[in-house]
Amino acid sequence: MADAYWRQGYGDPRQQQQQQQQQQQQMLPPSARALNPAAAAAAAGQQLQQPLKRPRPADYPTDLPGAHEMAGYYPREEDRAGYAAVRETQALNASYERFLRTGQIQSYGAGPAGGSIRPTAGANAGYQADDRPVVAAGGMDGRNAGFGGGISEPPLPPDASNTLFIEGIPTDCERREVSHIFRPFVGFKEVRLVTKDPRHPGGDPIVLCFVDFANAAQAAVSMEALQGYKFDEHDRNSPHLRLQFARFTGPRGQSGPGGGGGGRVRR
DNA sequence: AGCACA
Repeated sequence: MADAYWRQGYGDPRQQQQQQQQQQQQMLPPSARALNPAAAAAAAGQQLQQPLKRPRPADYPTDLPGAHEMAGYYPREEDRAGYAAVRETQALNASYERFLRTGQIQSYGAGPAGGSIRPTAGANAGYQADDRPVVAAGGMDGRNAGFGGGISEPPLPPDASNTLFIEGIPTDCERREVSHIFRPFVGFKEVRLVTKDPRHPGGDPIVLCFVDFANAAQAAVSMEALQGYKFDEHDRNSPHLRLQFARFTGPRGQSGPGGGGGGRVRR
């Protein structure tokens, strides 16, 4: 189905633009076309360098999807993902092999129907979760309440928290790099790195890491997806990430901004 | 193995 959609030409930015232009030509009155060199050029079938920046009549319909949006959206999505981002799950699995291998967690919920773990790979992707109704997620009363996709979540472990404790981060790894890994996950909030002195003198210092999520369910999704994540994908003895729910040690990790959401799961 | 920040 998705294929059919793509085959209609929506996936091709150039076709996209041409279609837009043609539509626009048809909508422009002849006078406007005459006054608009770019439009005239397009009518003559010439390639435009910047077709999207040409001037428009003041009453040009603005409720059409802008060509810059339409033409830009799909290709960009594709570029980011590095392949045809037809199905989110494929994208996810390709990125996080461990998740693919185990396939344990279909979804911990927390997100739009069928979605949830989607590393939207962009910008502020993670932050949309904050205002979204976190259905059936982390310690809220409505756990396992059905929603759109009919996906039922596995119950969270009783020690679940909205903060993950991560070991196995290389010592030369900076906060920014760790953020890159976690940021795509819905509900991501913050990364904190802590350097500990080695137990045995002479050893390398170790890096511990705490990652906050908006709620425990979202933390769980991320934990499953990244469990065993290799920092250097082609290096056999690259360190593997080990993720757990962080032990509760203070108020900070207990409740998210949702007011009662997140934190330890209580029954 | 290892659990900090407020």
